Amino acid sequence: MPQAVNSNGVSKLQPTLYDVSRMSGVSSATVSRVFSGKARVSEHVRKRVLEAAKRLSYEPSHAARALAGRKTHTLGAIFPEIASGFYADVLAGIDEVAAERGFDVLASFVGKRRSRPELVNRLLRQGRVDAMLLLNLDDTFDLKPDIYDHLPIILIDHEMPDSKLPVVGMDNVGGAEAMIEHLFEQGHRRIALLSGPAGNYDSDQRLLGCRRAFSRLGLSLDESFIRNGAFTLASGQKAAREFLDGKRPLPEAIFCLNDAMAIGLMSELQRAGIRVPGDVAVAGYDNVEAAEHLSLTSVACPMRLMGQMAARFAIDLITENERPETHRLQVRLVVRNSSGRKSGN
Amino acid sequence: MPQAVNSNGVSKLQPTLYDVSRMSGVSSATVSRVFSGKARVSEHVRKRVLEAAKRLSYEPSHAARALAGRKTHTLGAIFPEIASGFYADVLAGIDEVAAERGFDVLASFVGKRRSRPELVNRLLRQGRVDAMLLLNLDDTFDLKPDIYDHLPIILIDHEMPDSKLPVVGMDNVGGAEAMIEHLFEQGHRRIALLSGPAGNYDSDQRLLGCRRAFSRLGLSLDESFIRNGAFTLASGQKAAREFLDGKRPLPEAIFCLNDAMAIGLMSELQRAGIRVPGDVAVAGYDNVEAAEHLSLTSVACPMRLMGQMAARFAIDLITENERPETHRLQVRLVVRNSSGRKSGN
DNA sequence: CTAGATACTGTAACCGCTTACAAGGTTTTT
DNA sequence: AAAAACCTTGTAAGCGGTTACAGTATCTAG
Repeated sequence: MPQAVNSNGVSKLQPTLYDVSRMSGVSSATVSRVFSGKARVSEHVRKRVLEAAKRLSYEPSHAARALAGRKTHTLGAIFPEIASGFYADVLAGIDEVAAERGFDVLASFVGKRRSRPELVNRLLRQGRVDAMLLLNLDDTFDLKPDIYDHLPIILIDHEMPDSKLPVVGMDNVGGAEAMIEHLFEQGHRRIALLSGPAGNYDSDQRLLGCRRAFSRLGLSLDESFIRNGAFTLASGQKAAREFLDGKRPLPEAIFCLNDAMAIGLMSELQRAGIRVPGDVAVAGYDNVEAAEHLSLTSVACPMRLMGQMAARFAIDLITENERPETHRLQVRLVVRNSSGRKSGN
Repeated sequence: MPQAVNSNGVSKLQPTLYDVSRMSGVSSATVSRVFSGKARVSEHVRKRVLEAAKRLSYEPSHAARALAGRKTHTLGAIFPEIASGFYADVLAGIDEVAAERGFDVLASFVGKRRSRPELVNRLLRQGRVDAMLLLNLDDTFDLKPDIYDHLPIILIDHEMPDSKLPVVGMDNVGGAEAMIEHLFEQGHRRIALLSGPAGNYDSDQRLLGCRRAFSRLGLSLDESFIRNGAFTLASGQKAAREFLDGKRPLPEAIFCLNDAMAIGLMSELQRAGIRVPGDVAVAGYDNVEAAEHLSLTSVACPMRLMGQMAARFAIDLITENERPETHRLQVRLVVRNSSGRKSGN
């Protein structure tokens, strides 16, 4: 028994363009013109149409528009995860610009059920989105570069080997260099490093910056002072316990390649009675909100700005067919108490 | 000069159902049946169709499907914000279930540019999404209850006055009661409260739980011991300074209605040389990741689970037309060091 | 005053898929 | 063996917009 019930369970069908055209006495093409704004319509006709639309509380069907117009006004964004909060600001930035420009955001997180290549392929090929924004993730595409290089894809905070896709990144190398220099200036020489997970783009870049700074400053980088962490609080704590195992003297400073690890490390050090920065200086990276409150010296990353910029590039690419350039955004060293000079020096 | 270039800038048009039907020698209806899986197709025909589709690397057009089939396979989710990270896990949970069931998630954050009612109305009425998940947000709808009560909307972590919309919430009242009881059992009597922003649903509910526990335990609740915070680290710090202003004796315990404030408060207390829990006990709410590492007693909220459950309800509602019930999820008291007994007692 | 340009509006052919209905072939029932 | 029931497939009419093209009215220029 067919009912006058649409898929939303609403008991009246949504009015269509034709309902509006009938009510206002013009053709459907004219109504379409009023709503798409792509062609001139005389003022009095426009008014009649809008009135009718309002009376019917008409809303244009997105599916029909997308099908006929080949534009979804939707940005796809793929994140490695969202729960850690690291990328939350990027998403906020993307959404902000999207809202400004009348776009919506389809956000996906890679998990057991779906891989990034599969998502990109599906969302783009099925025409669910007009462009894709891809966050840092170390997987590979099965598409050939000469194909995806011409797809409306923008990479955020990472690059892809052999691809010419535009990138919106940040200066991880420079940020790490600046931090090492700062620690050097504070008088620290025996500087230990706590890296992120191997293969992680941010971690690798930051590590590279450290190595450059070390060699420029003439510091010897004792490889035994580089520890591998996982960018988590827990791995910071674990590293702290390892530094405290008594097998070797404590370093003068520990540069953790992200704040989560720095915070874990600091709390564990303090629990053991080690003063920061009195006994050992600590620095982080990311400048998360808590860093300020824990007086942790860090490097501020323009996460939100990256999101905004990438969204802007994507929308310009779609609407103006304007091929974006790769951009590497500045980071900012934020000096706080944790990186100070040793007290007993 | 019209070119064979589609909206993605790809130089060949995407193949359609007809291309596949021509190549495999069956009708378009049969191809459709193969891909929608809604009707039986003989095994050898199915195989031929899938082979042709693969050769053409065909992907069904989402817009056409949505238009003809009146289903978008998309969930809309509206958050007050995402940057704080408080809701990040909810989004992760929603996305997880959506991925499992073949849905995508359109995430929107309320900001200057768009209000929640506008978003709900637009996304639903334009048929961009099949259902909407709405997070805690204190605004009002201009739709009449008898209209939106029948829309496929599920509320997460809040309810709406005069509405019968299904809710997936958590037991804020019970959680706060349990915390007050715990503090009482630890021997604390003069318990101060640091609330969230006035009008915030979570804050109000938790406060209600506190009041109930106070009266049940026969504790007098000194209103001057209730301070208004903003659910931020900074407001926790500010509250700490106020407690330390010397105008009145310190409370024995301070229950902050979220962890961010508790963390700010603790760091400020410790900076002032006050020991936690030696001089004053502190408790938070939310059990954020940092709480464990700072030994903060807190209440664990099932954020991810709420997201999952709401997504499941929404999808069941859409696909099985199964009206979900309101659910209030259990929370869990997590006792750590910060709420311990006074040392100098 | 009339040809040509300009400004609106209407007609109708899609966009790519779903699905009600019909048709032909098989299998089961009586 | 004929009738009934069942399976599988094809035909074709939408779904609700966009837009090329054509037509009419108004304006400008010669």
